[in-house]
Amino acid sequence: MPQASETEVLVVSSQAIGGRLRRVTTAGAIYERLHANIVSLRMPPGMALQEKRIADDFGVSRTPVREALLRLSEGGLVDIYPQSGTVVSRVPVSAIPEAVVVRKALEGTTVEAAALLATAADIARLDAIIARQRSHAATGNASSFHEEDESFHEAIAQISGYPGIWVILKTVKVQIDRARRLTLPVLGRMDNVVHEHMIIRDALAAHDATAARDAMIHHLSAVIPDVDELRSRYPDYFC
Amino acid sequence: MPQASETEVLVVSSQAIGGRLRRVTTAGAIYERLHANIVSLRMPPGMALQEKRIADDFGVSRTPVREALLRLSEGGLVDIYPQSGTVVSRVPVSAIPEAVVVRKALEGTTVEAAALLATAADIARLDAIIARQRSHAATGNASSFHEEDESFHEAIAQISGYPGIWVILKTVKVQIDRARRLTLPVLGRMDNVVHEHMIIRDALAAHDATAARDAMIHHLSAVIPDVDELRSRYPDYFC
DNA sequence: TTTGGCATACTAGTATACCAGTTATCTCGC
DNA sequence: GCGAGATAACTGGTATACTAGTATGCCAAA
Repeated sequence: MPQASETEVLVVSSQAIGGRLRRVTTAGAIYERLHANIVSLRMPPGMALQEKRIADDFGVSRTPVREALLRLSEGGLVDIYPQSGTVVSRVPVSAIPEAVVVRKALEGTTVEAAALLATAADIARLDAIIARQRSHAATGNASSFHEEDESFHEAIAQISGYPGIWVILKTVKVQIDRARRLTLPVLGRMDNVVHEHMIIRDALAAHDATAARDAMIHHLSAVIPDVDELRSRYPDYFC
Repeated sequence: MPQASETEVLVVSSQAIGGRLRRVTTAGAIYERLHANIVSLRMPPGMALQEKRIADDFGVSRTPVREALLRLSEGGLVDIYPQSGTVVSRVPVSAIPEAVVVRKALEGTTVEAAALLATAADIARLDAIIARQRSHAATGNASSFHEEDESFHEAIAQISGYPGIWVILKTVKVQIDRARRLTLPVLGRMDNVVHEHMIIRDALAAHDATAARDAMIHHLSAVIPDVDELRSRYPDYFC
């Protein structure tokens, strides 16, 4: 019960957004916190949530909590049953193959475009990410590894000149990622990911769009979690 | 000022969702209403909105209005400036080429899959949509024409077995559609759309995935609005 | 006449109170 | 002992009240 002992102070600071100074709202901060907890499985699928309870834990009123939960429900991370209850959503197994298809279509596109546009500085940025990822793999730090994995794919989207596509991908990836969290600790898988990233990086550096797309699609095929196996191991987490 | 004289009664009925009876919430009803008004340009880009005003017009409190506006802001249809104001978002011109790229990638994928799976019944459904669309084109009913256009693309997503992709496409399409609303009355364009849809339909009926994809991508290229021209004609609507 | 600062009138963000369903439990009748 | 119905305790949905930022316009001083 992660939220049981939180009672944490929400530090709400300021942040520049699009040249306009925009205060980080309480609702936004709570959204970020809950989002992170759900993706990391600290709040596992099926966990019951209550607006009142969360509000008390964070020391705020129900209103911003409610807004955060509404946003999460749009992203499919929580299910709200009116007048009944709110739960962390089970991972919809049927959505996972579809999410992989979307990733292949969109990331195939971005990586092709990126291959044509990548500069030396871009490649250096990817190298830095891969280096950090390799060290996290060596120390078995799955959490940091995941963060750098996100960075790698996001960087490619930015290089491609289609940063908006990354926004879409983030919401699509999230269900895959929850399943992956259960399976990634498999020995050697992290090393494979690093290797696949390097192949993509090389294709980008060579400005070979076709090779880049092939490498990306192969990579995305390799990270499909074995849903059937997971489902039998964690029956409560899927639906 | 569409909302000036509305003061309309919100009829909140019930609706079955996923086998679970779920009351249509006030917030959801208001979201639908505002969404339709924005996409149809009855609420034009740049129009100032006020939670209080909308709440009074609909005869409800600010809370559900606020929730609706938050959802709209996530979809990029309104911009909320904290403590300052809320406006119907200008169409971000930079996002339009990106949206077209996303459509090509995703609809290219769905139409390929649909070509392999389409049944005779599916083709008949498409024929019915095309027939209705042709009659709307003949009478110049742009609004109904648009609705059937949506139906056509949605039907293909469903045939492909990837209904979730349509959900993504809807949010991506919306900015393109707002621009298209300004340009579609161009004579003959609607007839061309019908013709392009027929080519796609034929490819699906022939189970020719490659031809279907080519036809779809050609179709999506043809519906790109001429942003530069629109921008000079409606400077306030874009940013 | 221009410009700086301040008062004021707005906005959205948050807190609280109330309402209407849902669900689980407990009791009563069989 | 067991099942059906009443009921009480809980949920999220909505309304209202309050807080705190932001923009604007006025007035005074240069």
